[in-house]
Amino acid sequence: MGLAKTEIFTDEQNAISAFAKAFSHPARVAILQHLYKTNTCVCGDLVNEIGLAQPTISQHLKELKQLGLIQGTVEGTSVCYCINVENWQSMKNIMFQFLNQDVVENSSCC
Amino acid sequence: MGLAKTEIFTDEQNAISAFAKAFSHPARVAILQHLYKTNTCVCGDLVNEIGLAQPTISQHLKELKQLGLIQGTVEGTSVCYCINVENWQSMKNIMFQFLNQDVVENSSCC
DNA sequence: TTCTATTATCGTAATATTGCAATGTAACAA
DNA sequence: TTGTTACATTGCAATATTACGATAATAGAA
Repeated sequence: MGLAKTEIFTDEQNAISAFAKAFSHPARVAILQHLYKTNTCVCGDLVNEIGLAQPTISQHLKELKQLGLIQGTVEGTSVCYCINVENWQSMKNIMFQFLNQDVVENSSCC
Repeated sequence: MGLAKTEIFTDEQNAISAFAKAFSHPARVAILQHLYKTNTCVCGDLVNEIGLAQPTISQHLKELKQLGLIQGTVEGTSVCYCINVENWQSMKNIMFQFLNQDVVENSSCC
């Protein structure tokens, strides 16, 4: 069906998968890494940095923005994007809790 | 196109997005959480635990196995799945490096 | 105002994902 | 051998994602 049955999962599970989905495309990973590296906000040179067409980058930026991981402010004719540090931190908390689960015994059992 | 242009990204970026894709569906998150919780390996009761049909669970398990995050061994007529602790750890290293990027200034710039 | 630069949005094609019924397969039980 | 149980695979329908050309929309420059 292509439609995930989110209603049968917990809010936490849906939150984890939503954040993970944001990172599930290398272009979005590259965008986030670039926004971090050039702390001073980057605008549309993401299009030059990454080898994708402008509408494609714009679409990826939109998804990241909707999740709250980045924010953008209009500056004249261009738009300045950067990491939303606060939301990034709370995303990290959720992801860390998931990734840091540890088995009682420190070995695989099969 | 529905096809990610992986060739224009670094191996690291592709690795991050591949792992993230594994977590991008709540059913796979739930499977991994359950495998962790019941450290002693779980088999097909994942189908009962999670409310999806057996072929669907089997398919999600296959994806997780192909990524190396879980492993399964046949035990008579059933299959015992569990986390591959070693691979989980190296996945964590990669994801942590990505998630732990920190901006120089601890505030958003726009 | 007109032109230009920058970004967003629309529309669409190609491909991927999700889910499940039906069916196959392999191990064990009777 | 004949069931039965537990999974895996196949095939398909519904939906989502990715990518980009074409085209808006907006701000500033001339």
